[in-house]
Amino acid sequence: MNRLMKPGARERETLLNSGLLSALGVESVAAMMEIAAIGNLPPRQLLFREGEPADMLHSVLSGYVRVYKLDPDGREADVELYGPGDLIGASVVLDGGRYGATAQAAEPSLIARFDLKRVRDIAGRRPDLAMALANALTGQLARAFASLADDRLHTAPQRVARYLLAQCPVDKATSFRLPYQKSLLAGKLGLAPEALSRAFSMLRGHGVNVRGRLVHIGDPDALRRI
Amino acid sequence: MNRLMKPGARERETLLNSGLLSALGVESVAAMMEIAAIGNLPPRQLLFREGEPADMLHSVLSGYVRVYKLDPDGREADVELYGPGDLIGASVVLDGGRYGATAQAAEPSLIARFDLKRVRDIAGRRPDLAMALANALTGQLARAFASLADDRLHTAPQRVARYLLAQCPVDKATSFRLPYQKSLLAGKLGLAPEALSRAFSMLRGHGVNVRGRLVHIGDPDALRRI
DNA sequence: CGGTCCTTTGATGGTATTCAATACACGTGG
DNA sequence: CCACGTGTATTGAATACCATCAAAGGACCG
Repeated sequence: MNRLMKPGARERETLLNSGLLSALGVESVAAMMEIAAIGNLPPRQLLFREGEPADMLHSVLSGYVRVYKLDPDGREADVELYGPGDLIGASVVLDGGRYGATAQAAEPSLIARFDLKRVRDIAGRRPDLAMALANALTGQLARAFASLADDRLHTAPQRVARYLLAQCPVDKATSFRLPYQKSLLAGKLGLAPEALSRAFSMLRGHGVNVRGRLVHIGDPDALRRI
Repeated sequence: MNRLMKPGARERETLLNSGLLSALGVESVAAMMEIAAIGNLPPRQLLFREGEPADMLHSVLSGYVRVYKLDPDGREADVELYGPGDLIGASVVLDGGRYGATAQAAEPSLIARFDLKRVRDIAGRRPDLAMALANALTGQLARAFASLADDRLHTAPQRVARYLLAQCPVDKATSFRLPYQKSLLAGKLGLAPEALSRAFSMLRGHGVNVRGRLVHIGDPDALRRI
């Protein structure tokens, strides 16, 4: 982390709307603000490594953070991708143990860090914080379960189709921009970049058009039937 | 659930040692005991279904509970397997929403149920309960991440080898019994039963011998090198 | 305008799923 | 105690799917 600083007005605003703090009472918010440190990360910077003693809780203010696990021989598998407002679930280590995965900024990112010991301390006195943590974790667990089932049940084109549908809630033709580069999306979906590319080109026959990060969905219903 | 009853002495004992209650103060334990209901499940009985409004928190006292997700066309993917002492993570729905997966007893099982509204109520007043929930959830999230990465990084024989090594912590030849049937294990590892069978027979060449539920590990080091 | 990184496309091999048929284990009842 | 039947496990063959390697094509930024 290059520069650490107290949150300014803009960062406080963003933090207030983040998943973790938005549900807290004013006093807990104040307590958390008190111990927040803001950091600016260049791409590829690591926030923490798998196996390190966990001392900080992390939350994304802007940008994206990729969390992955490593093979003995160096291969990586992404397990989650966090964006603005997200609490980094893998950094919630409440028992004072070690991080279970590695976190890396996927693009220039702004993140908030909280000393874990102090967070435990506050949460031990303030149920709203403990509940907010538990709540965030249930959401993350649900997402992890969904990924796991998705991996095991669906082929690459199906997973991509489902992702696209999740991005455009409207039930008619839409265009939108991918929020990050395709190699990141590939990792998130558990695919090699090549497989994502091939999935896109196969979906072209089902009303999907991709140019750069711009995606056009011609027929959501057709996608749903893949 | 066939019969619901207040916990007797034996069930209270088991509950006290379960992951959720073991870390609580006496008053929180009492409050939770107060609202606990014990149920005896026959195999294949469902505890809850994906999409149903969530009203109960579940914990396994004995037996095993399989949690899975369903495809539109009926195929199932197991996302977690819970045993004695485990809090069923997919039943921790703190926001009053819906269950995100289906839970089914895999064998005759004894489980404890807690009214979710009341749990939320207690946790809102008692930080130790909220923290115990958060703690249990971090563990589950870590396990889910591990499964996800395992699926994406390792082949079937490797996953099986890792599972076996995790069952026999000692670093020398050992024998032990699988705690459940192989089809369950296959689901847990994200494999079709046939693939598990083939993995076992390939591991035979690396010092693993399987007869029924009895497993003999001849050379843990060899397994680690798979 | 040039270089670097990302993405696409092609060819190949390994790996798991699926379907089908057989073998085995276990619990039940004769 | 043995015979039987149901559900579970194994084995085989064919197929589908994805990772990997290699190379060429684009996008983006200095």
